[in-house]
Amino acid sequence: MVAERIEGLRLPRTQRRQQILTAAAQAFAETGFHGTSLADVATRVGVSQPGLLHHFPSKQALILAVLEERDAEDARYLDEVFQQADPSVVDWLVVLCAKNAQRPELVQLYTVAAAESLDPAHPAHEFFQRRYQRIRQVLAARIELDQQKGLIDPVHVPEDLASELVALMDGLQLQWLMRPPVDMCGLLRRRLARLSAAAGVAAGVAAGHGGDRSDD
Amino acid sequence: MVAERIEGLRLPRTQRRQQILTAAAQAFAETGFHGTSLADVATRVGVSQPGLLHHFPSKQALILAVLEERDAEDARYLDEVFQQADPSVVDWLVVLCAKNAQRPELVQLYTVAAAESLDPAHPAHEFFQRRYQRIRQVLAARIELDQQKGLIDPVHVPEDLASELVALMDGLQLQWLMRPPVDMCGLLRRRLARLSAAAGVAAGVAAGHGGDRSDD
DNA sequence: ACCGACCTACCGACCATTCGGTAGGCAGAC
DNA sequence: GTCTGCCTACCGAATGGTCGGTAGGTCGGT
Repeated sequence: MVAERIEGLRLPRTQRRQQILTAAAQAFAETGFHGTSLADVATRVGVSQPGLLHHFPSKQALILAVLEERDAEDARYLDEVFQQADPSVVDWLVVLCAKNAQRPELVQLYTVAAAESLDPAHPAHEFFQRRYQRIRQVLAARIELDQQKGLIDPVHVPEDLASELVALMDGLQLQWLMRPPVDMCGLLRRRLARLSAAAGVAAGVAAGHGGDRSDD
Repeated sequence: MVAERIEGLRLPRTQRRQQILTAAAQAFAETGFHGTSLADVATRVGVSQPGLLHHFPSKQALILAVLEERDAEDARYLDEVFQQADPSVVDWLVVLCAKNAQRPELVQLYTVAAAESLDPAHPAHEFFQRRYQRIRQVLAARIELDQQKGLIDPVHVPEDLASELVALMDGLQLQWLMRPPVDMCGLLRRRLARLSAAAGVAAGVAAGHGGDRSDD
């Protein structure tokens, strides 16, 4: 009795896990943690609900795996783009924004999950607390370096500017995900350009530079 | 935490509705739309679940009523503060931020609901689309007026600056709601101060002014 | 007498998770 | 080669609980 090959395909562990993570990312982005059921994710993948739990022990473990996976992927991408060179804050954020503009579902996943995670009982509560602390810290350090290089006006307190830029990116992402979408990367670039201009540097990035492309 | 349940107490319609709206706002802020059950809200108020549905016909109607109520309350407050005078954008946003700093649950409600509402199937999807359009429009108009008065650098495109400021406030709110919280109003004020300074106006709002209090 | 606030009882659907199993594939013994 | 034992991928059924919503009644204030 040969089993019919409709959807009952057996896959190696890593491959199936990857499938599940992708499907789960989409589902959690659309309807959030509480609004997404394991059955939702399972049917997207073409697996039974217990089949899903064979790979991730619980719903909480699943969403944490999704978030950590995506963070790691981002880090890998940025490392790859900037190899051993250490980029300016402006370049760094512009590249990140351009990358984000190509994957709205991922941006939505983080927007929704970050907001949901404000609840101390949310599985990703600590994850996002740590994440924002880390991001602000890293960004502040880069800002300080750029200030020493004369790329950013030394009037700014690095930690404060870091918070502001993170806030701006988050807020722009939210509006970019809505209809009508705002020109996320364009607006970010124009804001960043003023940071360079204020430092009195004849930088290549000018405010409202004609050649700037807007994102999809 | 939970309103004490006085057995068999019957309240007039408007009063009970108000109680329910308050409790629902808290619940939706903490766990979002999908994460909140009608039973949660009902027990907070001290009413049975069908008792709640006697006042609001469905969960969807409840969250919409909560959001619209709070928007109307905000509008009433701003009208009251600024009476017939029409304030500058900077004053307007600073007052709004100061008010928000006193009610984190409400800020969280909007942060969470706005993110959730990105899902087209969310009951507040259209509500937030319209809301953001309206806010940007109103803010852009005020910015244009301030530019004519010389309060804001005319380099800025009003619509773009409106998007940026809304994004900044949203993003700062998110970080302010997390631990450790950022100095939401302080950071906003410092950003706004630069708008005035760039216009060459000796405004009353100075960046990092010593008397500025941080929030809550 | 009746309106409206609110109750108990209940429905059908869905929830995450558990359990007990089945089948494919691979390793080594014969 | 093929038998055997075991690991892994996965399923069907059922767990106990919660979900939003409905039906029909009770009871107090006017």
